[in-house]
Amino acid sequence: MSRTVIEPKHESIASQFRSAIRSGEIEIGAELPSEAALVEVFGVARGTIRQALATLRNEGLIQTSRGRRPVVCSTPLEQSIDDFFSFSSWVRAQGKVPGQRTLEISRRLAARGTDSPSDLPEGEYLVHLVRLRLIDGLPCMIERTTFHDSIGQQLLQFDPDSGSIFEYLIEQGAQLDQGTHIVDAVPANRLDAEQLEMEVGSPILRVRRTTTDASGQVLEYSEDRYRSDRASIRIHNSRANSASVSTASRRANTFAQS
Amino acid sequence: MSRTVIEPKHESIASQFRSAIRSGEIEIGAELPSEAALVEVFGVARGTIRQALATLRNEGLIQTSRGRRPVVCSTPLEQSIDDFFSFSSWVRAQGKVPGQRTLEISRRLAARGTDSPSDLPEGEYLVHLVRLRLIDGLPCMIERTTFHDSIGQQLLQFDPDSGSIFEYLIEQGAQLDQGTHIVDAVPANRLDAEQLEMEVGSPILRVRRTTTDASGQVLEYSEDRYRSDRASIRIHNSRANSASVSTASRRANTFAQS
DNA sequence: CAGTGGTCTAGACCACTCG
DNA sequence: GAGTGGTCTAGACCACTGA
Repeated sequence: MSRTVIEPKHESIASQFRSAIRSGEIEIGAELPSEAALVEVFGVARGTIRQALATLRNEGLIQTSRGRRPVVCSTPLEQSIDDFFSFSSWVRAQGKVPGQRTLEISRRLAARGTDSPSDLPEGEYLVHLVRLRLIDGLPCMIERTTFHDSIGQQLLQFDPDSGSIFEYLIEQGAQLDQGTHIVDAVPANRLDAEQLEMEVGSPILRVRRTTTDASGQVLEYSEDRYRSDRASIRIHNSRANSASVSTASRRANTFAQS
Repeated sequence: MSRTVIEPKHESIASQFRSAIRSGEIEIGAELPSEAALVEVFGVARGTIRQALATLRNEGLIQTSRGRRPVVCSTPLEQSIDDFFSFSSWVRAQGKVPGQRTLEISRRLAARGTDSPSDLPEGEYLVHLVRLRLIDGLPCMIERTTFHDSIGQQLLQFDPDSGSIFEYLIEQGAQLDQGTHIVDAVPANRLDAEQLEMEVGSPILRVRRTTTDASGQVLEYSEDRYRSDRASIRIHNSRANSASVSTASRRANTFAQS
């Protein structure tokens, strides 16, 4: 059962540089060897080296341009896209301990006029889940999630108090591929105030998420309400040249909209 | 002076598909021709075709995998990273009219303990600018920006009431390469309430931005305070295979952090 | 099984950077 | 002008998909 798939050469080369850069072994601003030199060192064709460099460039780790050697960029931080979908993953990435308390779970027929999003199907069963999420034991966020039944079914075999639903679903093979998040600020309602231990009307950072599979089918809708003094969202973007070839690294687009 | 640089074949091919997909000429979910077929059609080597497809994949327009033809993804929307830096660009992308009213502009010595960020240098001149930003004439956001003097100098020749500082600076050749945005929710203060025509304590969506050049030098710090019912932030991300080669398209990383 | 994309090689020419 | 990355070609083998 050793899941070791053969790793392509270009990915192997890329990951060597990736960790060397992230560990600081290669300093920011330093130049990488020329492609020709790398061809010698690794004993591969130039195309393979270029594939590896393209991956790094695509990840924002290096910059390249004609006539100049590749240069290590200022740190783009190491952070997984998963962190944006999974509260647990996100909190752990901060070196803190995620927690949760389930407030409500139900499976019911989708109905018009509920607070469920228009994109989830009507006339089908939906699974609703409301959880209070904690960081190091402190109430931080209230999460209201609605799952498409195909996913909701799998949830019945999962204890929502035990950890990350997102990670569980991925393990189960769910195709959670794309997400759209809308972020705004709203006043705290009574439930927020009660559970998050704050005053009614205080600012809440609200993140509404729609998750779809690759084909665009909506699988999950979520509304997360954060106690704003205990969480914020960080977005990093750069104008680095796009590039790279292949490998299953993750990608993200960011933009603002009214 | 015709700035027409020769366009690489792979980019030319990529842009043909890009516009065909965005215009809907090629439908979502449709398959693209096989690489072999494209080699015939365009009369180029397979590597060039793969380069073009890699660009599209990297932009989230298509998905590829072994044994299957490339598939057009569900729309990732057309939106520029510029929109995330430039209020004007952002508003115009919505088909609305951006506006601004300068509340304050000053150039003074950086001092410890001011509200300026720790990353901007002390003991140098900084240019401060406070503007009220409007959408279709309605107050929407208050923007407090602090510029590094190298950029602030150029600002003295710019009328801040006339439009987009960001676009002006880019035109002037400023190297605004990377941005980190921190988003949270805070109560409106007196200035917010006055200018944005809302009540003190109502939720404000706050975006704090630090912009640096490629080397990491901080060039600008900005705090934008949005009237939350008139603006929100939308973030789209996908797990599409990273990939592509070359071309100066833009890239963005997104992640959440405490 | 045939078709298809992922990986890799080997060699070429060009545009740009820098000493 | 030497070094370097960007572009392109031609051909090869493998892994996976689907009929």
